[in-house]
Amino acid sequence: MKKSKQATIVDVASEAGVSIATVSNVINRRKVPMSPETVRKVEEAIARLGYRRNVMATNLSRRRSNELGLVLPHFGGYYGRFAEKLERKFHRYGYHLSVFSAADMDPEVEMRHIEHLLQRRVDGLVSHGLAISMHSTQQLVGEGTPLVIFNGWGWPSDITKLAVNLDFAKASSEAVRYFLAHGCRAVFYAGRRKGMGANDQRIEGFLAGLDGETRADVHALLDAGDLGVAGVLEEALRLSGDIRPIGIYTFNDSLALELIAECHERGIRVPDEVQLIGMDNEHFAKASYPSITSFEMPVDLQASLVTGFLMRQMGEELDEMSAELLDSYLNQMQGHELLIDMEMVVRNSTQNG
Amino acid sequence: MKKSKQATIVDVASEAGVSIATVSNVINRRKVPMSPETVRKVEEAIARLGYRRNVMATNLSRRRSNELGLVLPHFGGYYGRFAEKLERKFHRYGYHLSVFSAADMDPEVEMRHIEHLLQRRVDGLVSHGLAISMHSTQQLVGEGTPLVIFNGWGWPSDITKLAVNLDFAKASSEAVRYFLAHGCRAVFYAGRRKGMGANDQRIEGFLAGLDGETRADVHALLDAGDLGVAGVLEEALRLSGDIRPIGIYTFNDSLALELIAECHERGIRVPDEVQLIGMDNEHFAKASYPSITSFEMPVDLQASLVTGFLMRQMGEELDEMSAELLDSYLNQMQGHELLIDMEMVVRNSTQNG
DNA sequence: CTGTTAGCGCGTTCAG
DNA sequence: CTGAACGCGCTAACAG
Repeated sequence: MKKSKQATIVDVASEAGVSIATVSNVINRRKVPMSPETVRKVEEAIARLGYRRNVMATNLSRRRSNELGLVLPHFGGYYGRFAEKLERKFHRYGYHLSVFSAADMDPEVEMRHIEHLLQRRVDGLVSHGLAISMHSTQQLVGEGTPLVIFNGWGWPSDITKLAVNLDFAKASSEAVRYFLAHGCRAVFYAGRRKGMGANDQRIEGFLAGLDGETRADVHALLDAGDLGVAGVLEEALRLSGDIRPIGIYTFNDSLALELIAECHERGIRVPDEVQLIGMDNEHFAKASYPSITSFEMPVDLQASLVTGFLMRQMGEELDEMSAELLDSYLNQMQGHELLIDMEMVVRNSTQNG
Repeated sequence: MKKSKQATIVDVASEAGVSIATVSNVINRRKVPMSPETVRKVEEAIARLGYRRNVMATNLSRRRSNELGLVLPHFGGYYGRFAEKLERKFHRYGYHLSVFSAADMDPEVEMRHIEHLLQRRVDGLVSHGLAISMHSTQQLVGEGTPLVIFNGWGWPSDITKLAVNLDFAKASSEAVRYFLAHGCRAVFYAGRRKGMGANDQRIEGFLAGLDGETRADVHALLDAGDLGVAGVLEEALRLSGDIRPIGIYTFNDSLALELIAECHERGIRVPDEVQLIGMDNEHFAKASYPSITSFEMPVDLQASLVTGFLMRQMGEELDEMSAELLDSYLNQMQGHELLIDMEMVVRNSTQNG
């Protein structure tokens, strides 16, 4: 009650008429034997004073924070869902997760967040592999803090022990083959430079998918950042001459939706003339007109693997299921990059059946 | 270098051959005069050792954290954007913002986050006015921590000094009147119970909008949670008999999009037979087919007002523009709830012109 | 200009 | 079971 500030453990101790050690024992539910009477007195004092433990003091003293940090490109869609999953999973192990957005890949903001997390002495870090350079990350994180990357490619193993990646390349190949198998002799990839590594993976997969038995007469890589959405469509149509239908595989559902809008505008029929496949399986992909064929993001699985690996690296005991799951993936891993398959969800923006 | 742990201020001091006070002065760029030579030595030592300040120790000692917390219903759409804006604005005042999602209104998760923020001794809190009960909040936050609510109605002034709300009621009235002025003699509100306060506001505005010069022959409140999306459409059509067009004002764009999909499914023409107005002006509202008439969320303005008020409450000096803006809103405030107008964006899901 | 020292709130021995 | 004492890393007077 002194100074009308927050009560401390000392206040509680004197209020309950015990020592601070006892209060600490009660708070942390230690195994040391205490009389129920004592426990009750302490708990009452805590309630009466509205005592709330100061985690800064706790962590300082314990020399560990039980806090983890997650850095996202932004909060929207898949990333937000991933964050929520991850938070819940870490919580089961007694860790608290703080989530930060790099505000759509602003390197300065991203840097600030990572620096702050490190200053807060988080026990571990999870980050997308995007905005800031690997060098900066190296500098920042150094040897100290365990770092797991998700959706990042080509990270040296001295900075991260593991990257948990969605297999965009494979999905992209699948998309191309789907187009080829469904009458498209002209196929395009509509990308986003800004997607960086994730964009490169899609390109790689796209090109690989072209090498099947059925071949495309026309194909090209287009970028929505350079050409704009309308520009992408125009260029695709121009390159295709009178080949129909054409297939456009897009960086994400959002871009696919915009292309559909562009088609409506010009009276181009989807999927008769233009077929589209997106990525992310966003909510609107199902409800758009026509609905968008896309790839479902295995958010939960990805979060489980990230959690499992980081927890194990930090010396936590995994439950049997988690351990088994993690190991099965680690076994078939190449380098220190682990790949997760994605499933295509066929809808009406492609010819189906 | 001892124990291969993180270097401390003591390590830096001895490495540089100065006292820890000097190091502290350098780190915090205090106004005390120091020889450039000393500063250089300290900075070199810092770089050499890879020293990074421990904010827990700093905050403990300073008895303030310079940290703020934000609790969101979830990370998606408007909320995520709001969070990013807020983070940037607070940063200008030297505060760091940690954002948490209640995982789509899970009260337990929400509670956990608030409790954790309080244990971290954040200097202030911003929260949506939704999942947890006011009573719990009362308990949790008590007198100690400044709290600003956004989009929350009916909060007692002893727990929050200010609620910064989007004027959903006004927008809803406007939506209804738009329908009436554009030939709809049957109008409906398609809500979401889960929206709670925000849903109530829409209902209130919807009903108020019915009381203009032009009247509706049929109107009703429908809930997508109870009836499902298809159910809402069916019920609206049933109640309307052969009145056409009908107008459906929806809780948000997402629901509007689903209703459009439902219309496509049944061959119902939008906007000829059914007109729709959504809310949030999400990215897909513009690109959907037909595009969705919606209300733009003044995220930046709302974030500015929240920032301004909280900063002032915490004794920070606002710049002139911010102060002026804040005051102009505070002056026309009723109670301690401040209302922000939203602008309707007319698109093709309504008859326009 | 620089060094000393007493806290900040809590965890952790270790003798009682 | 309990209480005293030290340490965590840093800030903030206060001396020098």
